[in-house]
This record gives sequence, C-alpha cells and structure tokens, in this order.
Amino acid sequence: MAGTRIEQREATRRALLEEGRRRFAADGYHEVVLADVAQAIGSTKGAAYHHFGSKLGLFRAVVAEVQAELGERVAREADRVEDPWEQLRAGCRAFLAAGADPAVRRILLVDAPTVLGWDEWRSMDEDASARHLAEALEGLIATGTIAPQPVEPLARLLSGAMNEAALWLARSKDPDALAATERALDRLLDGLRA
Amino acid sequence: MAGTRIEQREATRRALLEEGRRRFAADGYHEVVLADVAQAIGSTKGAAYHHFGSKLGLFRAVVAEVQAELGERVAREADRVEDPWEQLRAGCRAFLAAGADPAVRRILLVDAPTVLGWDEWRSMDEDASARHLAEALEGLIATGTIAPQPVEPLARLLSGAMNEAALWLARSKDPDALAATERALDRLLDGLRA
DNA sequence: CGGTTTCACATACCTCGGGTATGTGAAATG
DNA sequence: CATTTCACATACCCGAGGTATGTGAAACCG
Repeated sequence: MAGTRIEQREATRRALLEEGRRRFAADGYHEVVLADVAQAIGSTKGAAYHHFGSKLGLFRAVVAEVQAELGERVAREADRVEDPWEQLRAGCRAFLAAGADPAVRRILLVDAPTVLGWDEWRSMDEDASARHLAEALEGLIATGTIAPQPVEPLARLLSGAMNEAALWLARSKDPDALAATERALDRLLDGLRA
Repeated sequence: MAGTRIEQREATRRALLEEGRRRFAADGYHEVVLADVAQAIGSTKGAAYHHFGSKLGLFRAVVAEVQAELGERVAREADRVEDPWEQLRAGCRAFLAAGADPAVRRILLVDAPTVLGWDEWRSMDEDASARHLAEALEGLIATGTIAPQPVEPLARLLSGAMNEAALWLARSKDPDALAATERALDRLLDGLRA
C-alpha cells in the first residue's frame, strides 16, 4: 500500500476512475452511490471529493476517458484504409461496433447528455469525435466526391443516426442486425455522392 | 374549488400534469422537486402520489402526453400531401420543426431515454411515432420507390438522425440552419430512391 | 335524512445520499 | 528534528423521494 505520495495519489485516482466507470456503465449515473464506489476500492467518499470535487466531477472524468478511447478507436480503424470515402465508411462501422461496449452505450450515449447537459456534452463530443467526422466530410467535398454543402448539419444527422443505431443494435438479438444497419448506412451515404 | 368528486379529481390530475410538464421541460427531470410541483398548484405531495404513485409515474404520464401530441402533429402534417414520398419528407420536416418546443426537446429527446430506461422509452416511442416511420418506409418499398430492404435499421438511423438534428437546431443561432438541415436530409433520403 | 363508507387528498415522519467541515497521520521540506 | 503539506478519513448537515397515517367532505344506503 506504499510508494511515494504522488504515486499513491495517482493510484487511488485511477482506482476511483475505473470503479466509477464500471458502475456508471452497469447501473447508470443516478443509481451509483459515490460512497459505494469509494468503499469498493477500500477508500471513502473523502478521497473521491478530494480528487474530483463531486459525483458529477468523477462522471465527467469518466466520460472524457471513454470518449477519448472511442475517438482513438474510430480514428485508428479509419486510418487503416487510404481512400477518403472508405475512411468515412470504416469510421462509421467502427463507431457502430463500439456500441457493443456497455461503457460507451450507457455512459456516452444515454447518460452523458442529460447528466452533463447537452451543451457540455456536445463540446466534449466535438473534440473527441464530431470534429473528425466533419473533417472527413470536408475532405470529401474538397475532392469532389460529394456535393459542396454546409458540413455541420450533415455531420449532426450522421452522428445522430449512428448513436441511435448503436443503441438499437445493442438490444437487437438478430445476428444480422449489424450487417443490415451497415448496408442501410451505405445506402444513405451513397446518396451523397456527386 | 367545488364540483363533483370525479370532476375535482380530474382537475387536480390535469393541474399536476401541466405543471409537471412545464417544470420537466424547463429544468429537467432530476432538478424538479415533486413537492414544489404540487405546491405550485396549491396542493401537496400527497396528491401527486395519490394520482401517479411516484415522481417517475408523473414523468411517465407527461412523456406519454407529449409523445402523443408529437405523433399527432407529425401525422397531421404528413397527411396534408398525397404522394407517399412527400409524406415522408413532410413528416420528417414536421419532426424537425417540433424540436422547437422545449417540452419535446428536454422531455422526450434528452431525459426520457435515461429516466425511463432505454427499453421503456423505445416501446413508448414505437407506439407514438416510430411505427409511422416504419410504415411509411414499407409503403415506399411496396410501390418500388425505394429498394427492398429491412425497414427497421433504416427507420432507426433516420429517427436518430432527426432526434440529434432537432437538438442541434434548437441550439443553433444560424437562421439558415433549419433549411440547411432539411436540404441535407433530402440528400440522404434521395440516396434511397431506386 | 342520519349514519356509514369511500376516497381524495393533507400531515408527519423516515431514510438515503450528496455535499461539507474538520480532523489526522504520514510523507515531504528545510 | 521541527514544521508544513497534503491525501485522505470521520462526523455531520440537509434536501428530497417515499411511506404511513390522519381527516373531512362527498357519495352511498337504509
């Protein structure tokens, strides 16, 4: 249980973050009781408030972490191909697949908007993933693959479509649902081609 | 303050429903305190629990009401035109426009999924509006306007796209945002045509 | 029409959980 | 080695959802 002080500090911070993430994902923000999170890692509320200031502070930190990981995953999948159009498709597919992770679903897609408020959620989402989508679309416009148009409304439509689809896929027991959704998404995207 | 008993009962029930709706829309579910809702209509918590059983019960009733109104509005707009394809477009536009109502935004789009749980929300949404969208798409497939395909994934994608777009539109101060979103949606939809 | 029952609430109380104020002991500092 | 810092732990407060119980007026019944 020892180590230098900053080591120990970081260790409890990490532990709180991970335990919080588990519980937020499993039970949802409002069902989680902060004292239990702390107790589960052999600590107390005091530690949580020392590190994160509030229950919402812990949640915010968890959201940021999950969001960063998701952005990373999507970007990595997209960069595995060269063609910009295929990059867009790969990114979309990676996002749909990421919905399989309960942490992504419950924390990012369901709870974050209402708990953090839509404004803060959107600004966090902007940095983590929305920006990449917008940039991809702009690139496709620049190369003439899709028609020139305002990119933000389109990005919002696509982002919303994939959010909802990811949630639906998680509940579907049809093994073909993912493939069907990918096909439907392809049809929609194809409509954009100039 | 008088009247027969069932009159009085219905009156307080309506008052609770309306005041709750106002506050849920303005402040969000978790910020609303039930005792205040009751006090605002000159009543007490007891009345609310008598009628709705719990805070969540009141919220559920409000959600059902708002959802029914929304479904009604969308269906009415769609039925103003004859062509099935134009009905789909009109319905989508009506939905986007409906997002201007804070009650729709905050209650239906933001809070309902997390407060009621995604499953219950989805089953309520199914009855109120998702069903209509799916039927419209099936009709378009039957007439050969769009290619045969599983309708549910597509409906989910479109529903999610419009949800998110409605939320975004509410925050946008750009007066052209609505028109731009409608154009983007048209492009996506056009991609479906056979 | 008087007594009885029903019922739509009002009142009082409980409990749980987020937040805060304060204490403490070990590591860092000089 | 004395002092300060700081990462927590402990004790306490309070607001809000839920519950148990009381109550007074309308409905019902003979």
